[in-house]
Amino acid sequence: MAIMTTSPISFAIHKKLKNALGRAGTIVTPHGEIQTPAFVTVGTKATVKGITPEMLKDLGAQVVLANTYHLYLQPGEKIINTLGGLGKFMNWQGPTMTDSGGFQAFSLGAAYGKNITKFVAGKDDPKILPHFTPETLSKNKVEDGSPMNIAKVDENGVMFKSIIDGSVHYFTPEKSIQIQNDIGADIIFAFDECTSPQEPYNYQAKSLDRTHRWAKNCLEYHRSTKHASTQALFGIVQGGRHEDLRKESAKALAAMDFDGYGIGGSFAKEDMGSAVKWVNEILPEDKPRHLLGIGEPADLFDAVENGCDLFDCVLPTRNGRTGTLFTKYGKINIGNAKYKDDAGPFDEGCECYACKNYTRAYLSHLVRSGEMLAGTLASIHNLYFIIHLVDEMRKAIHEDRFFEFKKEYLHLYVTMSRASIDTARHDFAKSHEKNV
RNA sequence: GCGGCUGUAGCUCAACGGUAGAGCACUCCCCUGUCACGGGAGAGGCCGUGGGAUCAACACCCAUCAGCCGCG
Repeated sequence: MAIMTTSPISFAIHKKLKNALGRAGTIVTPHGEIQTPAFVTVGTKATVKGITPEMLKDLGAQVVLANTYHLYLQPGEKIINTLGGLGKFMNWQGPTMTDSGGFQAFSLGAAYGKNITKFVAGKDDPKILPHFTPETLSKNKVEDGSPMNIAKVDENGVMFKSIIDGSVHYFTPEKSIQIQNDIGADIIFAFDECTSPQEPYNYQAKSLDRTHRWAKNCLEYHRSTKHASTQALFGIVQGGRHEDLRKESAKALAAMDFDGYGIGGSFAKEDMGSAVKWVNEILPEDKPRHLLGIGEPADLFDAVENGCDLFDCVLPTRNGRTGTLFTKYGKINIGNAKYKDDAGPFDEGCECYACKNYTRAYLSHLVRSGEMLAGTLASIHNLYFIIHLVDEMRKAIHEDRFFEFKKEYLHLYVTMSRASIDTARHDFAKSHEKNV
């Protein structure tokens, strides 16, 4: 029944880390190559917020990821299909991906209206304790007595309410793939359930079985269409923070012959790296692995070291829009009063367009006055920063100095306290002056 | 000159006979497959000035100063 096809993408590994799972390679897609490890830029609604595709290309982006749920609701996948598919529609010539909508089962479901992220700070994070206290329960209830959320998971799929007009929609694995087929990205993802870190083990296990069943449905459906020869399908590993479930998931999916693999779900901050390792020791080595939704520098280092090839994250753009910049000494809030008259670049030594042409004082002014250009300039910088960080990791792998690079970089980035950032900047500026 | 209205947080305005709140601005924090020009915390006022009645006034009365609007 299933049509056997060769994969629409190929993956070649050029160099591996010694004593770790990390590797550098190339993914060839119908719309061009991706040098890995690579950071994938997020353009949920077929646009990287505030950034034109020309800017994106200039700042070094290789690939863009859009979202099935959002594009299905608006403008609708048929329109995108008629207009030539995602890449043509948004005028991005390079490789594209779509996420399946599985994350929205979490963000619009268990996490909706609460202060929950897919990350918990650690094993004892109070956020993983039962959250349905009498207070939150009454606060989050609507008339019918169910918790207030706008996504609801059942055995066959997820019921979503539109965030645009409240209308009700139902995604099954097949429906998600059909939409992604129409949107037409080079790489698409299986429809999974991204579970909340607050869910107990029983639920994680139950959800995992369901996600595996859905993965099989997605694969069978996709392979039965003509799109299997032009769009690669990645299965998604889940299992929460539990070693046995993660390994079970990796085994189940590895047996399914996807074109590549996503690693999704929730992690404990302190052991995300080991969770990724559990999985990547099992997944087939010759297929690309995409760690979904990860983007903090320290997390990226851990993930690359432990064998992930692709990462996407909204952090560079969302932080940019809300006034937080990545710098080599850690993150800063550019809207802070102390930057009002700061004549320096956003991050000393940064080669991005924004840093080369604008001052902190100017960006601080744009942020404070709510100007649109603030989000654009900050996003250009943050995207450049993260994309190039991953580029540097790739280079370091090729040059056999990944671990040295990691150590030096994180020493500066993580151990630097906020208070000492300004001193460090000052010293950098002074030493740079002497060298010139 | 006469009459009326108004003086409360940086700004625009609430409130109440028992020692004041909001929005914006300000200071700072947060953001990990975007609900995202988003979320949160904090600082800030002897209620124009001087009297008076009252157990008690920002609130009532008198005077005064300032601003606005009319009529001269």
